[in-house]
Formats: sequence, C-alpha cells, structure tokens
Amino acid sequence: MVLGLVKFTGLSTRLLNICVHSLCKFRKIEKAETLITDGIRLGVSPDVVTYNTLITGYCRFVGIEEAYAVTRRMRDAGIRPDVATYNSLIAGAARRLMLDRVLYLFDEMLEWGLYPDLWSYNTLMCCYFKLGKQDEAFRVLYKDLRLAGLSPGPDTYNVLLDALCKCGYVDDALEMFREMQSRFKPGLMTYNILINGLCKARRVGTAKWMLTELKRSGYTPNAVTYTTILKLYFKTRRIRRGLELFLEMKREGYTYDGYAYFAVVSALVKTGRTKEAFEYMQELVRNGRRHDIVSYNTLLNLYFREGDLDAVDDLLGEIERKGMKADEYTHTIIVNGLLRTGQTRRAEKHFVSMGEMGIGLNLVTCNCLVDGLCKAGHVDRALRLFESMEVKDEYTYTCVVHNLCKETRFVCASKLLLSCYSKGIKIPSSARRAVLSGLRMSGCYGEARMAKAKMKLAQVGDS
DNA sequence: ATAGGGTTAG
Repeated sequence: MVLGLVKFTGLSTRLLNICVHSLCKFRKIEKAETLITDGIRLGVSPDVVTYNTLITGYCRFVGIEEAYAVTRRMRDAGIRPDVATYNSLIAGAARRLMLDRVLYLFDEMLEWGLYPDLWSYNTLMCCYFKLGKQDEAFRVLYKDLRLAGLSPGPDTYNVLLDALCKCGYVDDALEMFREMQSRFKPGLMTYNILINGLCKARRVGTAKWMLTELKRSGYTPNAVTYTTILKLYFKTRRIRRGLELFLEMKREGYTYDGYAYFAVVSALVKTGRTKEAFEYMQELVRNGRRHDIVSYNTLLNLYFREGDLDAVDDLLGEIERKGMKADEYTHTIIVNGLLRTGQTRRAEKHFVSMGEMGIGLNLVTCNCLVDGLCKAGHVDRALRLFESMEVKDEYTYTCVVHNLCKETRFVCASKLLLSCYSKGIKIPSSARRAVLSGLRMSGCYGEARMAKAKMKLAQVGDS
C-alpha cells in the first residue's frame, strides 16, 4: 500500500531497495521476498540493486546455492547480473573459504563479458591469505591486478596489512604501511589493523607509537581501537588498568556494541572473579543486548567455572531451542568444562562426537584434552593423543612438558623441550626451569648440564 | 572484501 502511494513520486524502486536492504540486514529474507513479490504486483519493479541486495542477504544468512539461484531469477526477469552481483557471490564463497567456487565465479563473470574489479581481486587475495596460500595471494597483488589494468587501492592495502599481521609478519606489514603512506592517506581502519597486529605480537612500544600516529593524522580512536588496547592490558595481566579503561570507555559511550564487555568478562573469569563477571553479563542483558553465540559461549564458560552444571544444561538447551549453532568455541568450552569438573569420560565422549558431527579437529580442544587427561592421571592416553596430533603449538608442548615433570619423567620432558627449541616454538621459561630443576633434583646432573648447554645453543641460533 | 568480543599451558 505504501509502495503504491510512493510510486507517483518516482522513488518507488529506490524505496523498495531501501526496505529490502534493511530486511536483509536483519535476516528477514523471506519478508524481503514477500515485499518484492508485493512490489511487482503493485507495479514496482525490482532492479539490479534489489536483486544484488537480496543475494547479499542469502549469502550471509542462507547459503551460496540459494544466493546463486537468485541470479537465474534475475535473468528470467530480464535483468543482467553485474559486477556487484558477482562480487556479492564471490564474497559469500570467500567467507566460507570455498576457493573453487570463487574461481568458478571469476570464470563465469568473464564468460558473461563482465570484468572483475578491484573489489573482486581484493576478495580473492583475502581468500588466498585466509587459506594460507600466500604465494597465490601475492600473485593476485603483483600480477593479476596489473594484467587487469588495475592498481592496489587503500582497501587492498588494508587486506594485505591485516593478513601480514595475522601470519606473524608484523615488520613486513609496517614496511608495506610506509609504502601505502607514499600513495594514500591511511584510514582509521588501517591504524586499527596495525595496532591490533602489534598488540597481538606484544610489540607494545610500537603499538603505542601507532596510536599517536593515528591521532596525529587527525583521527579519533573509536570503539575498535579502545577494545584492542583493552585486550592488550588483559593479556599482559594488567587487570586493574584494563578495568579502569573499560570504565572510561563506558563513560565516553564506547561500549555500545558490547564487544568490550566480553573482553572484561573473560578476563575476570580467568582470574577467578566470577561474581563480578556475572554482574557485567547481567548489565549487558539489561542494556537490551540479545545473546549471540559469543555471548552464550562466555556465559557457558562462566557456569562451568562456577561448577553450576544445572545452569550449563539449561543454557545448552536454550541455545538449541533458539536454533543457534554451537561453534568450535562452544565445543572447546564444553570439553574443557567437563574436564575441569572431573568428568573425563564425558569429555572424551563429547570430543569423539565432535568428530562424528563433522566438526574438524580443533587444536585448542585437543590441547585441553591432552592437559585434562594428564591431570586426571591418564598420562599415557594423553601422550597417545599428543602423538596423533598433526598440528601442535606452544600450548600443546608447554602443558605436556609440565605434566611430564609432575610425573617425574624429566628426561622425557627434557627431550621434548629441546625439540621445541629446534622447531623454533616459544616455550615459557617456567617449563625450562621445571625441567632443569627436576633433572638436578633426581640426580641427573649430566643430563641437566647437557640440556642447559643445548638450550643456550638453540637460543644463540635463534637470534 | 579489510579492524575490536568468546576457548587452552605456566
């Protein structure tokens, strides 16, 4: 009815698009479809923008196949998909890391006489980086773009800088940042990407400098900047400082989206301050925030820490009732929670069922299980799992080294520790101390001397 | 398409 009235102003399709856009944004895809049908009945024709918006919605909330099916409907309606249509589909496929599909869409675009634009290539490069295919990503940057007659834009640099930081090449990112500065004025997002990369790499001094650069460029730190710094405080165990910053953020109105709350709650849970953690969670709900899976995970972890297993069961039921999908964090929290509450068998069973549900093996979950099995006295079972793991990280090694020491298997622990040095895996010095003092205490002075010498050598080789 | 929130060792 409203659309019928507005038709006279000539704005009808634009209004339709605005409505479809906001419906899609809030997951109301079916309502958007109904609106389009009603529009057609009233003589308001959808255009390419309408369909592109719908496709973006399907990609986000439904699936690639369903989104792709819309392109056929477009063609039937006599509307030709454009570059933006394909960019939406490519983005959807890239988000799911479906590289084959991304490449197929590039081909199909060309077949229809459409040329991928900078946005398409940015997405492709990002997808390669996320899959760890750095060579291919750089090929897009240095070759494909040039062949297409395009050159990197500010967004290309943002994708690149973020990917470099996340692969651990923060210095390369900084170098690339300088290159970027010679061509464009970096945006606030660029600074946030670098500050985040520097904080995660614990390059606190450089991160602080980057923050002053951000301000010097005329920007004001936003909620993202603040949350990044907040996380740094918690990671470096400056809990009080972090809480002070959080209160400041609250005063200034930077906590509107709730992200900072979760950082605070998890820091409080880690330090055993579950009561305060609950208060913040309640505050969040009072502020009208609906639970998403992240918020459920935080709450779930909180209940496990409290040992409130009834609350855990209730919450899991609620998650299921709401049709929310448990993710890898949920499963890790469950496995770890069961282990910590002494339910080793149930934890193992849940772990097995994860495999049956087709959830890929998750490193963190494995780490929790290795540690939990050791602590429950099943060291041999833990070691078997440890041997079977294809990917291991510093957490894996640290917990096994410590648990071996607890079992007074110092020689074994020492061998493992030394293998870390040769692999370049950073192990906290507490593990080193545990091994060396253990060896000495059990009278293995020769082994202790030898291990110490080898560690020294490895460290020299490091630098 | 690109930035910040939730899981693990000591």
